[in-house]
Amino acid sequence: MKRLPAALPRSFYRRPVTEVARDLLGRDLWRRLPGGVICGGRIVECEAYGGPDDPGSHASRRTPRSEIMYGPPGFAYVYFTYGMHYCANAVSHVDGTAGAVLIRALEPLADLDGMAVRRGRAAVDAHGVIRPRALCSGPGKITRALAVDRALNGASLTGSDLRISAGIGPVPESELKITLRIGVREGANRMARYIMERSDFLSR
DNA sequence: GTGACGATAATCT
DNA sequence: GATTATCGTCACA
Repeated sequence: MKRLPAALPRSFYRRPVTEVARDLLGRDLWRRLPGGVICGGRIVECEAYGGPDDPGSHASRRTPRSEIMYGPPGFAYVYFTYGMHYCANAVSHVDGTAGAVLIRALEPLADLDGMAVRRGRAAVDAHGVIRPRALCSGPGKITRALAVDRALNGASLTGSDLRISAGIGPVPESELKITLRIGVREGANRMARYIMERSDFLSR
């Protein structure tokens, strides 16, 4: 079994959530599957979600589900939505607040074959050839490709089942762009979507 | 207990 | 671009 690159320290996540989101671009997300296989990719798109002062965030209300966003940073917040999709977040905030960064798209790096199998026919073309851009170009696609579900809710991002390493980040300002978040209702939206502008692996 | 809806994606046309 | 699959979470009763 392969050895994973060193995890970013927990202190990385103990900062304002927008700062962490910006810094997560170019970092690598790794997942060790139950069988030991390593899969993962480079973060090219993410969104910052704040605490009670952010009406578009799950943490705008403190409920059993959002409680983890109020807990210590550097852990995964995995939630289920639309009856079929999981989304993975990195709990990030300074002490005493709440927040998380939604991982929206990866450039796949490891175990593309396995990802394609887990993603199904949408990940291959008419000839059965893998389309790398279709593997992780959306939050639900990532969790499917990396086999992330609620069992990983609360898992450490510095562990061996789930980990974020330094990758090539931080990315220079010239390669980075900030836009409105996606899928957040009108009136609650913010400029908090961070993308590596030239990446071929962004969502939508 | 019940009902509305969502930080989406795949499959159509 | 439009439709729909599909169910946990939350608010309210």
